[in-house]
Amino acid sequence: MQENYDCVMENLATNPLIEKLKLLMDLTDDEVQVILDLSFKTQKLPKGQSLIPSNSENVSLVMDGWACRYKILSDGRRQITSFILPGDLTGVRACLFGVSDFDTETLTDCVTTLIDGKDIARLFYEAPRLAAAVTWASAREEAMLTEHVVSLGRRNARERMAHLFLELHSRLEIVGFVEKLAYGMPITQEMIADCLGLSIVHVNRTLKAMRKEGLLEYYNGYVILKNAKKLRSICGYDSNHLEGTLHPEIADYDPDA
Amino acid sequence: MQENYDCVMENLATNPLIEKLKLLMDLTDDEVQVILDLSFKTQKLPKGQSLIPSNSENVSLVMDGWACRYKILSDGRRQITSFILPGDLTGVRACLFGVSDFDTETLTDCVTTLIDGKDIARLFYEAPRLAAAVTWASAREEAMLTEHVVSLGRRNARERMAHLFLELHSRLEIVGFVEKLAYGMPITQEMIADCLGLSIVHVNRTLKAMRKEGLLEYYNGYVILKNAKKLRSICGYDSNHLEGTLHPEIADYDPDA
DNA sequence: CGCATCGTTGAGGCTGATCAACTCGGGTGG
DNA sequence: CCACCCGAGTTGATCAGCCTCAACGATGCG
Repeated sequence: MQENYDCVMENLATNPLIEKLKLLMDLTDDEVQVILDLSFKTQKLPKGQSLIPSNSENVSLVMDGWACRYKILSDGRRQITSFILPGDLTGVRACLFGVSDFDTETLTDCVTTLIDGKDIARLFYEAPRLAAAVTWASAREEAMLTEHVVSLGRRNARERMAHLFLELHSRLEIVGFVEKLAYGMPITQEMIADCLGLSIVHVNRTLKAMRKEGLLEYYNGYVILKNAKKLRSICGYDSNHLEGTLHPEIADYDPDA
Repeated sequence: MQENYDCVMENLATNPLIEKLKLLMDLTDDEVQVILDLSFKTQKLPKGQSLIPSNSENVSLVMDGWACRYKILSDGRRQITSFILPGDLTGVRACLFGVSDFDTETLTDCVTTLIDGKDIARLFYEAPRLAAAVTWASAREEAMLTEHVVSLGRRNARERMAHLFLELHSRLEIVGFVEKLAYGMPITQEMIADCLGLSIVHVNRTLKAMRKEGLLEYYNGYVILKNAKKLRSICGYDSNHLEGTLHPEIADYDPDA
């Protein structure tokens, strides 16, 4: 974590995460540089902080650590709507459209870089491909939320957990935070429960059962998918929803066409 | 329905729905015209059809009728992830990013106009404000999905139904499909069940209980919110997530700033 | 050492699912 | 014209998945 942070501070451009993002969003070196130039502050946030202060006009790119978006109902029930992982851009909706109906919180210490919302907005005029990349990130978020709705609406506890662990693996793999079928998941069972709409107790029991069946290991903030194939068949997992590339009409725009 | 359809065919520009959308997204007459010019086909779709054929490169703007996005699991369980109402733009993600992981289906006869995905993509270069409007629509969808996640994860049947009916009222009100606290909801209880992650039977019973308490009427495809205030307090409803306007930096871009 | 946080386990209860049967209205074909 | 069927809604009875309450173990930290 610490060395990662230093690396971020010293030279964003050579950060391995940035390299991954470049590939993922099909950006040129110049375009990456535009983003890096816009980033005006790289900071280390302790666990338990808001990723983006409410009323902030900034967008936050997470470089390291886990965070989440959540809503708390009036009686205290909490629903985590999404986990925010390295490489994720948060706060776009809030700053582009002036609505922030959800809170964010760091679940671990995090390294983030901030970009002024105004600058993101100006991308629509000054860097169409980057504006499209922002839209792409937002559409990807939408796809994950849609899958989340399916899980909460029609999958049982076991299927929900299988889906969550597989999706996290896919997401972390893309940004290089995975070792084969294992990855760090530094959050409590309570967070999992609040994400999957279950009680802590039931998460614990389901986890135990899955462990017993040799489906996965989960301890010390570390996940090992022992039987990924079976996990996929349990919940019908398909990583399609995380895929997708820019339409060629955007990627290779030809004004004369 | 029929006269609405004729009206659409004869002159999109004077269609009351288009007027509402103009206000909603803060578009100029010229910008609306750009969209209307791009629309190459207005059609009437019978109930039970796919709104956008898979592999289609088109985006669909619904002018009249109800549709939904859904996913069917391997064993037949179905989850409706969102209802698509007049004024909604569907298929943006599919055509901009080449991923279509969800199906759509018309729940009633629908009137839609089609726009070539390529043209939407080109907006990023040729009409930044319209590209931002498309992003805005996508962000709004994301906000609704987020609320849906909260409902399915942490609200009980009664609260989910209250939230659904209130949100539908808000959405339909914006596009002028509401009469005070009443609106047409031409779908079956099965659709409601599949949207809210409940069984048909339980939807029916919950509805009965809410009717008995004087919270709402629901019959013949018509909803009347008898006690909107109490409904709101039941589920903590807040229409904020449907609000939001373009960042001034986009709305009133000044290249010299 | 004491306290807090997280994980684990048992017992019992409730929300909502499942199964099954019946009603009602509308369409359809004999 | 009527018998029939079909889809949608309604209701009862039973069942199960998950929740709640409660207690206890393990670990880390001041």
